[in-house]
Amino acid sequence: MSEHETEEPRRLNFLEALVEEDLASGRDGGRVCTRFPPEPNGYLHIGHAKAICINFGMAEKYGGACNLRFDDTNPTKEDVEYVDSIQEDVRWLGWQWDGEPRYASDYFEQLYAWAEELIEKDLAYVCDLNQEETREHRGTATTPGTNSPYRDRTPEENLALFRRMRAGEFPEGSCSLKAKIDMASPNFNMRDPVLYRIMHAHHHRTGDAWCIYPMYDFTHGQSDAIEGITHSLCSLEFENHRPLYEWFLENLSVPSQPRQTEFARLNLTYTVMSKRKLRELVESGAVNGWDDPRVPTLSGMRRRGYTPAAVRNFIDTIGVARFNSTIDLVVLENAVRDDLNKTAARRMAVLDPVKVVITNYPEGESELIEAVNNPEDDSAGTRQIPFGREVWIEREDFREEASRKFRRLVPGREVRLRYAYCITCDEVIKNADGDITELRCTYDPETANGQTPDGRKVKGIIHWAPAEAVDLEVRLYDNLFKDPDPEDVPEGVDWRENLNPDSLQTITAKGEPALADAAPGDRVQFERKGYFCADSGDSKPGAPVFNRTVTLRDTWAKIEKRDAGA
RNA sequence: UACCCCGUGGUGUAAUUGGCAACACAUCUGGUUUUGGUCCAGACGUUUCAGGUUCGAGUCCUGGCGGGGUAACCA
Repeated sequence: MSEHETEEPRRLNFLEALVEEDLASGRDGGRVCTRFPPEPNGYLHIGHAKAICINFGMAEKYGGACNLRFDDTNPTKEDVEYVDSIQEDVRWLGWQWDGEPRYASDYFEQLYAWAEELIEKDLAYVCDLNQEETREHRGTATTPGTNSPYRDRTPEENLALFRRMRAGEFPEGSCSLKAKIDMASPNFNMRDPVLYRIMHAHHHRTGDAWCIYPMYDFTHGQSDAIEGITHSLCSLEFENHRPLYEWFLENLSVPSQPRQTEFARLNLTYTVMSKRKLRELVESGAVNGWDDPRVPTLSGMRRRGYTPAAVRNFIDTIGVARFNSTIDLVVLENAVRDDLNKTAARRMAVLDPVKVVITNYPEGESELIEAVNNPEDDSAGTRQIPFGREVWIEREDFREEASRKFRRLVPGREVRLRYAYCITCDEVIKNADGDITELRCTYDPETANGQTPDGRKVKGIIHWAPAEAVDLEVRLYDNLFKDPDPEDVPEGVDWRENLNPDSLQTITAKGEPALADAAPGDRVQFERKGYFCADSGDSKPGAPVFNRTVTLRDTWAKIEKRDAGA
């Protein structure tokens, strides 16, 4: 459209640069294949969204494929509930994995064969040390480990033992299969890591077929190799595992040579991201389930009203590097505001209503006011709102006394009711407790439709709801934690003490009649208040329930706060 | 403490083979506006430190300082 269409292509992040180098050198025959490998032991959160967008995005950008692979090697922690929710979340974000979902458990037979291959090469042995003894033999940061007394068993002996492990002849913990690498290595991962452990546990996919299960390290790289993954992108904490990842690829007859590259995971202020901590919040009842709109799970964010586009744009703007950083939550909020500003229909709702009686408006009469549905989108059209002698306005939009800066309703001053008339407050009615129960105002009939025939400027504009308003249950969400870094607590203090007691406030609001018919999942902007989403679980046409996704940017609140501080 | 990784404005991400440090968000100031929203314009400010190589260092080398990761039969 514009003449400066020659927009500079976005600079490459270090992963894109790496892939382009590989493409240029013909490393994988010009092929790019990535994977997203979640363990099905919990719900996906916004941190996973980063990994998802990086892996799927890289495949999309370079004409490759991205697999969805469940890393299901620990049957005691995993469940189909999670494999279902993970697929739903990935699809919700708008990504499509290549073919069917894969499972590491599909490769158990091959992995087992590779374990025997290692034994035959005298690179693995069955060790009878128990867990505690194994830890003791591993040594410490400053002292090398000591060899297991079982390290020199012959390949024949090991093979027989390993087959008996598989056959279920041994109890859990009695022995394990270990790689024979180097107990003196400065990298703990290379000090004879455990490859297989005995678990007499039922697996959600393989049932009771196995009683030995491979460890992550023995599974991940080989699974990548089986699937022809070219770029195995994972988070920074696997950096020290890379030498082991490569050791298996070198010593086993694998079909391809994937390469692992690490990037920094996402941290956000005012929230926690670890699965363990999220689980604690859910199980302790601090929040109402994995899809509570206050937790950063994708299902929670979806319920809160976040859009896939907002999440993807967010991930796009934060970039990716190898530096551990923390993104300010407002960046996420801006991303959803930016998307919803363009797409959400405007409606009027009064969250904390106070009655206004327009004394010079003819009793018993009413009219219809036309309102724009979305000033950012002409095609959204207009709607009609009833207007009469009584309306609701926001309690905070009235003050008995206020400075000039307060551009709202004050006795003797004039404001415009959005899309309707200008009113002037004449009288304040209070109850015995001194609470304001009613404001008596007069309107200027000449000020319909934004007009002021005498040309006077009325700067204040406030939203309102008609007497025919419907009651809306509205859930006002705030940050889950009071502190930007909730996990940073002094010794002995529980991080949950940082929980914000006011993270959820439920109120009844007055909304324009059209809001009664909201369908679950509908997103709207309540003018001047924020973006809201009809709750996907509890909202019903006729009995709407709205979750606040995010407030609008509030410049006035900022001014007041600053002036109060000064 | 041992090993590995990382240090660029308030925050996050860029900077071709070494060549005038850029973009976004935040903040501040103005403008537009029937949302104190949106949008537009401007301002603000930076290479962790000390040496070295070089005509020239954010980039290369050495050392210090600071931050993170790892020490599960979890992933």
